[in-house]
Amino acid sequence: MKLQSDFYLCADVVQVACDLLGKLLITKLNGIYTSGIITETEAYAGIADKASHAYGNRRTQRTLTLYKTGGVAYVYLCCGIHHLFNVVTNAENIPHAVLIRSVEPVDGIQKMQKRRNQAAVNQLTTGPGKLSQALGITTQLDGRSLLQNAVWVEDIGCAVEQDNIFSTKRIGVDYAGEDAKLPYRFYLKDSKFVSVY
DNA sequence: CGCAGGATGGGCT
DNA sequence: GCCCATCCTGCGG
Repeated sequence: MKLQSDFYLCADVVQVACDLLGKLLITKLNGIYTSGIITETEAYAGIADKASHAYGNRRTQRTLTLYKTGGVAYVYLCCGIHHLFNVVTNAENIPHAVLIRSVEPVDGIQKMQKRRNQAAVNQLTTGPGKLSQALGITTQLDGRSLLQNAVWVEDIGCAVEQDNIFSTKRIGVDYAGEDAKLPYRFYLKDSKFVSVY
């Protein structure tokens, strides 16, 4: 079942980050269908969060997507090379988002390995840059609705126990002062498909 | 093993 | 200029 807009309109971005664990992230691009179970996420809490691109209500060409109504993709370029995939949440003009950091490969593994230059399966999608490359996600998908058929998320009925979710501080945001310590990174304890333990 | 360095675009000072 | 929500390679021990 494809997640609908009420899922993304939730006012609690931390809740959405947890709820996305165990869901299936899917892309269908040029007829190529690939997917993976979400195993690791991070919440970015908008204008009050120093680690967020939208901190201080910053609006640039790049960040405009964050201000859209929840339920679209926010894809941006990191370090000039890596395309990082986020889910925009909450109401219009509240720039909250969840970064997908890792998935467990499910469908189209050979297609993903081709895109990733034949990376081993346990290295295929464990990291935000890696999973975007494997799933074919680029900034071309920035702003795309998650209710359409290019990139979307499905509930596949895989229940996640609360005590199977670990939280830590977010990766690579040490510049964000006190906000760097927030426990906004979530991952499945029993998954081998996580970027950093 | 671990770690330094390079690739390289957007956005801020 | 310089710093980044990264990843891969190659080097030394």
